[in-house]
Amino acid sequence: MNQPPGSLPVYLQIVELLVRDIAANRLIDGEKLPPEREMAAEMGIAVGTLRKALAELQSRGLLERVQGSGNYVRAISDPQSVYAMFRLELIGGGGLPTAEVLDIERLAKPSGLPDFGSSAEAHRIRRIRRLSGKPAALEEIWLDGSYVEAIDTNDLSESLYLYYRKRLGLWIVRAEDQVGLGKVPEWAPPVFGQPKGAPVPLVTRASQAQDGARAEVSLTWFDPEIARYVARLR
Amino acid sequence: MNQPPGSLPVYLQIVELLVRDIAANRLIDGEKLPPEREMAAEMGIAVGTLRKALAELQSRGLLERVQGSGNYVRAISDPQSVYAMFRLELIGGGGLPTAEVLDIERLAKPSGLPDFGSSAEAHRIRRIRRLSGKPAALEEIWLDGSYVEAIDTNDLSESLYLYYRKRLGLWIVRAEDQVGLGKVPEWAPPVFGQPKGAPVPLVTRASQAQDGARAEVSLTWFDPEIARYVARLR
DNA sequence: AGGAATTTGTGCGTATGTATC
DNA sequence: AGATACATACGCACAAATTCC
Repeated sequence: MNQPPGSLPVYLQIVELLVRDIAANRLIDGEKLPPEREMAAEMGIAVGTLRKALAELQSRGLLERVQGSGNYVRAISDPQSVYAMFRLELIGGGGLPTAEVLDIERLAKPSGLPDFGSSAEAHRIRRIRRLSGKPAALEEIWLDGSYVEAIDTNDLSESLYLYYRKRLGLWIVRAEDQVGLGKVPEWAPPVFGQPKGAPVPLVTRASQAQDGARAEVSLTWFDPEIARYVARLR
Repeated sequence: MNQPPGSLPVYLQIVELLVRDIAANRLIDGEKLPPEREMAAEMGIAVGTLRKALAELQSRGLLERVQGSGNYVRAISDPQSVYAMFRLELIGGGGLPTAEVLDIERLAKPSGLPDFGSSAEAHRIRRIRRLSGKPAALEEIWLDGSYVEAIDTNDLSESLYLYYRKRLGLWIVRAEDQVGLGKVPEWAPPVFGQPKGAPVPLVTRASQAQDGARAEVSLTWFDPEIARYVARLR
């Protein structure tokens, strides 16, 4: 199975294939997959390639692999659980999450957010988060304006919290999460997999700094398909 | 490099080797590793084996791998950040975390914990959490006694929250975390890498169920070395 | 109880693709 | 454009865990 240049690697194609099968309930929870060699032969690919795909699924929590026994689907079929159990950071389960800053603006605090900080203004940081290159969530972080006058995009290249600590002397010791449903925001870039206005899981977080002040508030909209993978961890 | 039976797989040995080098600052942040073929030849192993080790380091956030360029160390050298930035769930970044139940007992609620639930008793679940087989954290979860009379160890084999949802009709929609320092508990099994009484990062979490009630309180003690790897995520 | 068959895990070597320098 | 370096893919051999008879 050779591929035209520019297309997805074979092992990722297999991942997508199986993910769709699981999402569509063609592969149900607990189901045992055929032996790897058999599957590979059927798909016309090498065992090693299939194994790489299966390893990826395992890291997403969709599959349990037992030496000497087999590969078993582990997915929560009840879609309700998606909204109940996932947590923001658990998204790390699918690989190292990356954060790409879309834009930063200093604005008057909008109404509707929980109270935070002492300033009337705040920095709005919009980021797109990816898992293995695939857009997984959109983030809007509101950092109180009293900590710094302006934020440059380059400052955040590494890690937001690293920037907080190193540049602002600020770190988060407490956080409160609220899980719910939200609508895909207007400003969502076209890469995000959901149409604008569609309902998706939303986490609202109020973060408290080491001095006791509420320093920031963040909103995170998840691609529901991603949120599902995340759901079964823990 | 063949190995005596019972020893760690070669690729994990390499992981441990490099992790120690990074932790000890023999490999510093930003440093570029030699080419893979060269490293593999020097170590007397196959390139594929080395690559598996490097991929593991990448998934832990310790390494950045750039096609066509090289492998670069990415580690936070400042140990302070350990206590400032890690979060419980981020531990998922190093692979699928596993949870092994040590024991479960129904006890009178101890003082000193946040108020939760309606019963005077609670189930105390003690777990050890591992990353890639290595003990990473100890957990003590106190689930209010009103939800169920008794909990069997086998019930929790899969996932604690799966048990909550499937058996108890209970799920967590909100959680409040408190980050601080704690002492390694007396009951820590010998596998936990810190001497008893030593100060380690501690997360205290109060979890709120879908009906608004505080259903459980949990304490998590982290191996500080693990917490360090976790720190740079996000 | 025990051994054979099955199935996944590890490790090696090689060829080719693709991004970077 | 060429050289370098990582990414993908293939196939094979053996180890280790599980399952089955």
